[in-house]
Amino acid sequence: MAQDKKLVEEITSMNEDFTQWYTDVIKKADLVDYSSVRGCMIIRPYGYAIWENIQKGLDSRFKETGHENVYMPMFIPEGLLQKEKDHVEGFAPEVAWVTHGGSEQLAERLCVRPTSETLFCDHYANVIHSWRDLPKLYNQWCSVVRWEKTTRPFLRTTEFLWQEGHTAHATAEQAQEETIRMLNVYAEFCENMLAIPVIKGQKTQKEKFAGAESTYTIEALMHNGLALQSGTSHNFGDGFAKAFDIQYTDKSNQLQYVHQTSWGMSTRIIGGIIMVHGDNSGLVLPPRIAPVQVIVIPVSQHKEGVLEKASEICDRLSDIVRVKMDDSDKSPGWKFSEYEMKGVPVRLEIGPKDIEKGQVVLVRRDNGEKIFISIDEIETKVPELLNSIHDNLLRKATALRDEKTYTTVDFADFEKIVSQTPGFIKAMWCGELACEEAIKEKTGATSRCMPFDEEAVSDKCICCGKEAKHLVYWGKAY
RNA sequence: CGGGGUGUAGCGCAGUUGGUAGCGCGCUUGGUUUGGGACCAAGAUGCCGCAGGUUCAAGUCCUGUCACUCCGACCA
Repeated sequence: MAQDKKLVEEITSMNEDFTQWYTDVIKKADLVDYSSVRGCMIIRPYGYAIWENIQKGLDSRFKETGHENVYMPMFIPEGLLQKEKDHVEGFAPEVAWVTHGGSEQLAERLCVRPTSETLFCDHYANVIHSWRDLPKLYNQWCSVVRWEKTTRPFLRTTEFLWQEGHTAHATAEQAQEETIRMLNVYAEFCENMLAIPVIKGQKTQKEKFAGAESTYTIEALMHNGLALQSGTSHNFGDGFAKAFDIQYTDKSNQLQYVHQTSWGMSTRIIGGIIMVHGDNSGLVLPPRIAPVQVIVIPVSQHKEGVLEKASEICDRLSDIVRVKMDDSDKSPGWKFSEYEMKGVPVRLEIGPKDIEKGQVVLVRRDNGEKIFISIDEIETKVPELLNSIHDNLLRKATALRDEKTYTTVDFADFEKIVSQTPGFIKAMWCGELACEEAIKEKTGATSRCMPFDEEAVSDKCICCGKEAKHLVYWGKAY
């Protein structure tokens, strides 16, 4: 079957209208439903199952790097939120407030957490006294609320699910190490579990987190050339420690401020998965987080022995992969389309003809290839195929990103790329806020990050022509 | 927060100069089918977003309001 042939009519083509395509995919794949609460989405079982797999993958990585899970309250007293000046200024415009308990007005308003720095800091001030209490390596899984004006499922919703790691360390060096360690965890996770290649780098002063000393990011590129900030890791230095008075006594009996970090990844990454791997037939899920890795479709299931054989295959596979059988009375063709839209990596067909030959048909979601294998080989071939699909998705995504990554030293050229062929643009920058703002003003592109592997593509700033300090990845972003 | 669009059956929509609501899909039941969204038959489903107003009469006209959605400025 020709790969570019549209199999599912209900889904708008990507190149026709990318935004509509995204909305169609999310709806047709049963990932979310709109809710009766403005800007909030209902994550349906299939969408939530993806999130659960992401959670499992990240959580085990956090545990391996020594972190413990905790849970903080969802409310923050106004006074607590206001302790760190930059932080409160950054979040104030999008905070939701609780003013009443029942019918009683509260003496102090409570903010619904937009992030939990202040709560962690307040707690740390209470529990950290000695160098023996450090480091504190905490993480929490929760939802946060940010009163956004424009919302889109997964990419930006009023309430969203995430994890936020918060750590406290004895020294600045240890905090910096932690910041980079967790950024690397995110990057590794994206590539090995989600098949999404990312650019690792540092945010500019303008783009960094409110209250942070420095912010690091992984940036992914979507099919339409827009960038998606997919995970961030912040080094707070001792700024929060000073605001919240988090001190410990060191080995030489001196009082010291702790150095802190925080890092987070959210359900937004699901939007990334959709927009990196999806195609005109719908969702394409990376096998390692797909809720269903193999869908078994019996053909002519009313015929003697077909369902029995299909169930047997399903049982045999269920020990090694996430497998499901669809024995509903829909037609096979309907089922093929359904699981294509849902992005199930492998379809396994079994019908009378196959049983006769002792084989099954495997069809890859990523490239449509049909493979006939002997029933005896399913336990070895199916996992192999899933790995091969993962590799192919990562390879394709990397190729697409590289194809949409441009280098330029000329401002007019820069403008042309942003407006005509959006993607990552590598260009030099003098380090001045004025230039960053001018570029945004004139082109719509923002600085995504200063990559760790810096190259000098020129010695002059793309904007002002003065001496360049950094290579920056620029791009339009979600 | 500005600009546009849409609210009628579960979903997608039609509804003429105002006259008391329809189509497709889906759903239910029965039967025939089954290798790329099958077919036939019989059913069920409506506070026409909400609130006012005009009128003998409002899905339709007027006013207001709310929600959703898309496009721009701020944000994971």
